Amino acid sequence: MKFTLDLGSRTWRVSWERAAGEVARGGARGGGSPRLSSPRPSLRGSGLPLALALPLCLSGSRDAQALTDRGGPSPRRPGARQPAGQRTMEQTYGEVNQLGGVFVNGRPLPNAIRLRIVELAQLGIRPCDISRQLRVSHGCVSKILARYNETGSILPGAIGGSKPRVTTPNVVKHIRDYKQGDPGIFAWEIRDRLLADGVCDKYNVPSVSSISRILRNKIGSLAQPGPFEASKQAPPQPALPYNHIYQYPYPSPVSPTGTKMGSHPGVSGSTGHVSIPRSWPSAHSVSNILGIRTFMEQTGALAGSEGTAYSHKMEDWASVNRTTFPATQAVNGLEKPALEADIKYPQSAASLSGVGSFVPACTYPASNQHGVYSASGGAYLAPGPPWPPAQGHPLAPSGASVAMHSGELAAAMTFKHPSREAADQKRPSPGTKASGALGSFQGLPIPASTA
DNA sequence: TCCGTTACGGTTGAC
DNA sequence: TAGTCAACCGTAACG
Repeated sequence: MKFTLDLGSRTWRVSWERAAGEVARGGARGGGSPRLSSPRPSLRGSGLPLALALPLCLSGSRDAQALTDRGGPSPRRPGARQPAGQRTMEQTYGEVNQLGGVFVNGRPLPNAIRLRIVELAQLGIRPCDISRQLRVSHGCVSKILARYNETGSILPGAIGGSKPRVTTPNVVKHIRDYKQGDPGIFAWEIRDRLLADGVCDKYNVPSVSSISRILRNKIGSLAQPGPFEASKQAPPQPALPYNHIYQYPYPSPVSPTGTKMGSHPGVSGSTGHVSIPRSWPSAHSVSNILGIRTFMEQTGALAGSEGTAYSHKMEDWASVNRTTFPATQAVNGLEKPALEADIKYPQSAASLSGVGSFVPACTYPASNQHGVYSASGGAYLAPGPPWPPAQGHPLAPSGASVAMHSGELAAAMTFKHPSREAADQKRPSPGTKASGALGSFQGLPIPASTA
């Protein structure tokens, strides 16, 4: 069943399948391959009453009771995916998982939720409780926490695109030079020299096979590189060593060249996607992301004009893509994005926060957040503790940007396990962030409504 | 009951 | 411009 939700200016089509107590369909589950055993009941062990399992955008409404049809968009059903054209007409829609949370298949959870997951984990809340609390699958919670523990970042990886080429013209030129200087040089020697000469580093040095291919295809007979060889030269491309891209993980979405930037309808020029690097090498380190503005802050900054300047399309979420990896040359990868974030999302200093330590860049324009999770906007997002406390809370700049349903807040608190608290405080934090500001959960202003 | 793992369908963007 | 590819995503279920 396709369920249409009108959430303010957005219309949502929400599939509702199992949260109402349906049994997962065998062979049609959202996750794994069909397995032989019988499906488990949904909400297994969730401990959530059905009403809680309903997304907030639905809960309490009689519509929620009607959302039992299976015909809605779902990853396993035809119609789960709309043609792009249709999406643009109808915008897009979320789906509802077994816990009642809204998600968009294939798209990362909003950073707010990711941040919340980490926050709650640092508060000692068990992943299973976080899962229920935020209505995110436990696998996702597990993944996000694991990633955070590993990389220090809550950010999703870069989606789409392809690995930047390492055989830039500059590299080819050097290879040619090496070969010309020593026709008997081996590919592995060239590789070593590329490293030794600083032409490449370990992250972007071509493989031996690549070098061999270059020698064979691009350089060929060095003595007479005919026009054919010349014509086979790689097209001019920015000398953007792979490592340069990923070394500075949070480049500005504004391309230095101004070309091909993710731009969205209604979004002024540069807002589209903020590039987050793929992890080759991992760029999710805390040190790389500290000081970067967050979408949360931007959300706060935009709160006043929300819904006007930014597209409501869900596609406009911050997709964390490679696409807009700009050449962050010559600019500190940490600072430049922040500076440009200022440009993009003017905001008062008061709205700055330390959540940047988790969310390096604005990947989720505010309106998108609302667009996708808004109903749930409140549903999902509970204001977290000031993080770091001294810098004010990233999620609640002036209490305006990230709203939270009061019921959720209460629920959030109920998931706190006091008995674990002491032990958890001893637990090394994945990052350097101070937790323990639990009281600030309740100290934050809670907007009455998120709609 | 919890949670790590994994298949799956989906999205994305470079090529 | 459309198709392909390979990365990522979150879900759901297994174990």
